[in-house]
Amino acid sequence: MSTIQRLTGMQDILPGERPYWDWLAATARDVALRYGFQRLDIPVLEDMRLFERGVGTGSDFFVQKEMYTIDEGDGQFITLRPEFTAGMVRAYIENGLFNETQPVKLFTIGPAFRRERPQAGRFRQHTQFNCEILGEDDPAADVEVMMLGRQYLRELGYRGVNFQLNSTGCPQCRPAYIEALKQYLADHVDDLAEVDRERLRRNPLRVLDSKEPGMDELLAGAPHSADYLCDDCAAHFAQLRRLLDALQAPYTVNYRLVRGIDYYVKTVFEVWAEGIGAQAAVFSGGRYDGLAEAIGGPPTPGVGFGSGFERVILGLQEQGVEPPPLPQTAVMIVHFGGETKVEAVRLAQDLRESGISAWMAFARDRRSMKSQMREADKRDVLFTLILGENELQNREVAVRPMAGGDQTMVARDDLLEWLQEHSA
RNA sequence: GCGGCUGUGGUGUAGGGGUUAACACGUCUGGUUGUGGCCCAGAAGAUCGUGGGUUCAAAUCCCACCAGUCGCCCCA
Repeated sequence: MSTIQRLTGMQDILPGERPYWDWLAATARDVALRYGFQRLDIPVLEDMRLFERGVGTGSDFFVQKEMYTIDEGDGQFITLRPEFTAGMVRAYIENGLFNETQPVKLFTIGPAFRRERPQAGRFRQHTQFNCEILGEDDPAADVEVMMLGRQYLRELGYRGVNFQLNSTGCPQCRPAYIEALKQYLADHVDDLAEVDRERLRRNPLRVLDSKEPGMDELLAGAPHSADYLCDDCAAHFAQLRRLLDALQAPYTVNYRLVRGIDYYVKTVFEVWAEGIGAQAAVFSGGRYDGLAEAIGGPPTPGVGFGSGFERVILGLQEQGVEPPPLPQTAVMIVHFGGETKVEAVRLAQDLRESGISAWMAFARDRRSMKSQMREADKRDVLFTLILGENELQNREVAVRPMAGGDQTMVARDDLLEWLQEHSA
């Protein structure tokens, strides 16, 4: 019988990697709260139609989205969330958060699922830190989520946070831009690779982030969306840049940065990392003023970002940044079987109930002290507590500091206090 | 969905048609009477990814599949 193994694209997070994960989660939470964001958790499963309307634009396109969908058999289809924004907006509408003081600033952390072929920095289940500002169209809100994301990365010790930034207009001004772009690409169709011709046909904006060779030169002469913005979008973008400049936040206007769906408007931004593979965005977001309506809610402007833990960890590791270590276990209790074992069990319980972390040596039969000491060493504890017949007799415990120093006898009754004093 | 590379004990590797698959690290036990890190000794642990084929003989060659990895597509 073959062993059952992990599903493709899924990951176990082993104890050794835990410090990174805890660190990211704690930092994300701290920073989000400081920026005035409140946590909102949404279900992992949603009605498929949420993503159909909230993400897809056509059936062809939708099928390619590679979501995990379950047929409930009663006509309902439910989907493992492939992203957060649609669900966050759904929750905002469904719970009437538009009745609260606007804007509402929300964050969440959790897994999302996409059925894609895994590669560096891309898994079928990934963990995302997500922040949204709903009910506000002021470019200062765009700046706020960008700064939140930057601060999060900075506090993790991430170096070189530089925004890729673009404005892709709105349903009023974008069509003219797309026409101009299509015209330009059509004029150069002979120089386009097959995949890019296909993109031109299906989603022309996507040609802009083509990885085909020679596209840098070809696209250098292409029209830029920023030059086609309507007055409203242009003013929004101008103020966004002015605010970023005022903060001296480094950014690069990248006219090839796009989002190919209608309700994404105006601002688009990403932060790229080097050395983590082809999936280089550690942080990406933008404005989606049309999304709430698309899923059947009241018109609600929104801006936000998502950032995958896995990629950020890859980036941090690439930069040699290490997380703060988990706290050391305070003690390991070593004993000699018989009555000393009974007392050891009692002592371990005592310590743990008093808030002191403790290991206890397990041994069916009497195990050599050397062996137990070796274990204590491997467990990396602060102190080893030795509980033998003598100690039991005298109601005391031998306390050995594992980092060096003198071993001392401590009365059983004073042990708690002693440890609290010395392990702080 | 497509393509490149990879697949030997927990990890990293060596080997390479001929019968006990090697090494390092790790793990465990012991090195006399109750004491860690170094050192020493020993032990456990691999049907060499799976299935099929070629052969007297396959972990070694061939094919398929699976998995991993990197990339393409897609990227909400």
